[in-house]
Formats: sequence, structure tokens, C-alpha cells
Amino acid sequence: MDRADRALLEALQADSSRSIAELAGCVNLSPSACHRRIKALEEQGLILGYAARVDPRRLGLAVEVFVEITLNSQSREAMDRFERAVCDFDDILECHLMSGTSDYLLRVAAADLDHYDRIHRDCLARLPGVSAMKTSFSLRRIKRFAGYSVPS
Amino acid sequence: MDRADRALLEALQADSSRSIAELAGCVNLSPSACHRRIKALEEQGLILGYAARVDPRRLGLAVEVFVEITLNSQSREAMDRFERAVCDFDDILECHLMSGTSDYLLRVAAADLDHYDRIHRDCLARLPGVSAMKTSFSLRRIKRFAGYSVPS
DNA sequence: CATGAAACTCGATGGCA
DNA sequence: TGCCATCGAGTTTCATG
Repeated sequence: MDRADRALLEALQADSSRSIAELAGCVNLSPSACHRRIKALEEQGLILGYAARVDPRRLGLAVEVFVEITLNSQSREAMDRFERAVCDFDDILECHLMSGTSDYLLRVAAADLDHYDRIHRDCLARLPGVSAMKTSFSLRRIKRFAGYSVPS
Repeated sequence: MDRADRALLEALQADSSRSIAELAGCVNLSPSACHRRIKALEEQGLILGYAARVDPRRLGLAVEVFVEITLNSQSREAMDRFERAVCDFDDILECHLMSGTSDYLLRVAAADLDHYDRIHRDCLARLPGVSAMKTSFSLRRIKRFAGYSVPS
């Protein structure tokens, strides 16, 4: 992967709706070359797909929540059960197995505190094997995720 | 916003590269109606833009890191200075002002621990007014963020 | 006035030099 | 690899309920 591919990846993460001709202009490539590069990136699996970036606030999801979770047991079975449950709940947007004090970090979005309370009761409280749960609310988003910076 | 719009938003977050005809099929809409709905969603600001979803692992970014930060001072000036610095560093992918024990939550991606060490020295350690920094590594991604679930 | 169909236009795609 | 022709999809317009 050379300079042009990296620049292309950055551009596609920032705005994939631009035409190939436009993208080619940014990277100093011919449109056909640009087209081939993008195909190659897709085939290599670097580009998983394309998606619309949606504003959660406009969706009515004003509250972003991070939940740190500790399990009762760190046995393989307990973790598998927990992870399967996490994947089943649509309200859990993202989940990481973590190093450090907690076992898992969850990310959730809610309309307001009532809605979060509902999600807590209907989804978080039903996760199996949880011994402790620490909830942190995002008061303000300082910097929005806008794609990975492509390392040179 | 009615049922069709919500279904459309979910579909666009999952895969915006589908043709309008395909999307219209999912939502039981005529292609022209579907096109108009999407335009409306864009104009209302619900859709911020379109982007390629990139696989960080394939990019060589194997390590995802969450960094909790506490400032020396919670004065308006200290926070403003910190937030401006955060926005300047491309290696900081995301930043939230948080409730709870820490002040800020940062998200960073690195190729390996050496790379993270470099980012730490060149970027995180240069953030102004930091009194404590707690780093947590994601050992495994259980669930990837794939768009907000659209509340009905 | 909102909706659907059809024509048009532009850009993506594939073959060729 | 770059160019050109083809094709398909997005866009606009118009006709209809």
C-alpha cells in the first residue's frame, strides 16, 4: 500500500459520496487508476463497506453512555454467554473486552434518561453473569469519530 | 419521521452502497419516493454524510485504546485549551467530556504497543493541564459499531 | 399537492490499444 | 496504464390521482 492508497482511504473515510473523478483529483491519479485502486482496497478487505453517517442527536439520541462491566466469573463459558447476549441486544452499539479493572466496555445511546433507564432494565440488567456495572454519561462530544488515521 | 424513514435510515447505516431501487425494495417504496425520502433526510441533517467503513486491523491498527483523563483544573480556560489540543491531534479519534470520576474519555488506535508509546509521548503527553491518565486496552472487539439503532 | 412513471443525463464499468 | 464506448443508475420533469 503506497501513498496514493493511503490518501484514498483517508478520503473515502471522510466522504465516500464523492465521484471517482473527484477522488482521483485529490490523489493525483487518473480516474481509471483511482477506480482500480478502490476495487483493490475493497478486495483486500480494507474497506468493509459503505455507510451513511447519521447524527444521533437528530435521531433523538441525545445521551451517549459508556458502561464498564465486571463479570462474576472470568471462565470461558461465562464470557461466551455474556458476549452472545451483548450481540443480541441492538441497543448495545459496541462492545470491547478490556484490559484493566473492568472486563468489558459497552457503548449505548439513548434518547434521554428515561429511555436509558428502560434500556438498563430491559437489556443491561439482563446480561448474564454481571457483578458490577459502572455507567458514565458523555456530557458533550468534543471530537466525533471520522475514520481511522491511516498510518504511513 | 415515519416507519419508512426509520427503516431507510437503518438500511443506509448498514450499507449505503445499495442502489436506490434495492433500498426502495426493502422499504416497500417506489424508487422515486425512496429517492425523495433520502434527500429529505439529508436536508434535515439526519444524514451527515457517507463514508467507507475501514477495517482497522487490516490497516495495521491492531490496538484500540481508551484513555480516561482527569484535568488539574476544571476551569473554562483549562477545558478549552485541552479540547482545542485534542482536536489538533489526528491520532485521537474521538473525545467525550464525561460525567463520573474522569473528565474526558479519549479513543486512540495504534499499530502495536511501540506505536502507542510513540502516540503517548508525541500526543497524549502534550495535552495541557492533565493530572491523571488511565489507559485501557481493548483486547478484543466483541461488537463493532454499525450505526445507531433508530428508535421508533 | 403528492405520487409514480418515463426520459434524460451523467458517471461507473469493462475492453482495448 | 490510459482511453473510449457501453451500460446502468441517479436526477429531473411531467402526467396523473
